[in-house]
Amino acid sequence: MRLLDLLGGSKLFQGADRAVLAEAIACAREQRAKAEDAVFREGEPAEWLCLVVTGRLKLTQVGSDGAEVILRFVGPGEATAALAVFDGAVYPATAWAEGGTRMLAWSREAMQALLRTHPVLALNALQLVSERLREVQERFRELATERVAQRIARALLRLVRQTGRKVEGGVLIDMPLSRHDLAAMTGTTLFTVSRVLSEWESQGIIESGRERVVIKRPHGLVALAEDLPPSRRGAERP
Amino acid sequence: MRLLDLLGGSKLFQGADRAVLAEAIACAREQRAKAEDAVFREGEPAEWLCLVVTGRLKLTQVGSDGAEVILRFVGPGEATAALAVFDGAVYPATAWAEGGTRMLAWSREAMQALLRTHPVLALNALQLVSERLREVQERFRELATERVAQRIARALLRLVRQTGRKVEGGVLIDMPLSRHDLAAMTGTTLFTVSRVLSEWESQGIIESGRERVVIKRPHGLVALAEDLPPSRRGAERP
DNA sequence: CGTGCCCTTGAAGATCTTCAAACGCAGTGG
DNA sequence: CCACTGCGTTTGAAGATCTTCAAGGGCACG
Repeated sequence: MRLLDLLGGSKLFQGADRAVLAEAIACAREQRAKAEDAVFREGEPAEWLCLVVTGRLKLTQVGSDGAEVILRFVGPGEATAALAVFDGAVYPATAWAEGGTRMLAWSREAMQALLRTHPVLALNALQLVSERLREVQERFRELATERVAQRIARALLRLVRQTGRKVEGGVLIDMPLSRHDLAAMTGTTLFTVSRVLSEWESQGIIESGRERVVIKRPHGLVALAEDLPPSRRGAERP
Repeated sequence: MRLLDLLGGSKLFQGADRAVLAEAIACAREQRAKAEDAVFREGEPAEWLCLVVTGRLKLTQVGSDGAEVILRFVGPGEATAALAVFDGAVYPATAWAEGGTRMLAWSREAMQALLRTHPVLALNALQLVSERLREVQERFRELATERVAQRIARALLRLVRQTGRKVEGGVLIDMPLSRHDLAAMTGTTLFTVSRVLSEWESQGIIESGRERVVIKRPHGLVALAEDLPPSRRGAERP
């Protein structure tokens, strides 16, 4: 059964007995979404924890003025809305399906019952949320201290790790990725992203087209992410 | 016993039996830090989960160039390094004691044993970390979409909620708070903070001095936090 | 073949940083 | 008691970075 394997390989269920996995699958609901569907929306009461089976979700928040921020992408085997189900509040983001997406979903009650019955799952969940927290804090620091080009470099490197695929001449980020998306991930505008990518393209670091980026010299990007002329905000603590 | 009450009132231990609290205290280590001490440092292997008894910790990260970012302050009854102990990696931040600080500390092994033995604690921890994640995502969005004055207003309002104390003429933020601190919390420079606060002081919204801020018209700050001329980064999704 | 979306580029200008200089308060030591 | 010194703060001026707005190009898709 493919679902069993997917669950067993997910961070939420890893290390659990097959019986537990079966039990989890039994009380899950299968769910499908078409491209551009919102699986759940920021601010709604959080009712379902989703685990992506195939496809991908894009998690976004909107500012009061309508500006969009992309928190992250959720791929196969990854869970989302964990936070919301565990602290019992509202969804902190909107989840957009990118292309057709299949998911398993657990109601808050079902998931809490699972966690209570199988402590290993609670510890897994704890680890999962902790890792997410660590990553967001990292990005918070970047946003607070680094400049745009540096942040874009880091965003691309993260995407390479998530969805990178070897092609001739470099590594392709294997998903539709617009300038607007990159801007919403890095707290800038699509215009600035466009300028930065154009510059890098002229330097042979990347090659890009419509919703498509290929990294030709990854180590060049790494250098940009780490060595770029710093904006020394705040003072040192000598 | 005062420790019992503190634990019972903390988010990590709330709802636990008195026997569990006693067990937890029994396997905790008491720890003290003087002003300016680092209780733990970013990047060190995470070994101890700390719960502040009296005093306060300041959690900071540093960028590669030495710029300081303040993640948050940890007051009595609050825990920190939860993340690090649960995902088993390194401390993601440095914890500075502000004034003399007393803490209870659990080793990773002790805490994991507690969590395994008492599922209610694991669920509490999950809720705790989830709330932290929610808050950091919120601040990430602010940093990505709002301008400096707006972010400073929000930071002050958060501090009021944490340490606000009524005084004649307004609400005092009851801790030493420099312009540099505010800058490190909001991703800007101490110069910009100084200018913004001067402006607000001339408008009668706040009253400030050396490492001291009194909010005279909180609703004025709220208005600034929510209505300020937006920087419409990113495009709308119509 | 048109239409919509994504992307590019230029120019103007707002916001914020950077640097320099100086003020004022608090604690220290003569 | 007073000057000295350190540190947090203020303010001005210059300028870098990034946004905003406008105009147009190009590719994909219907």
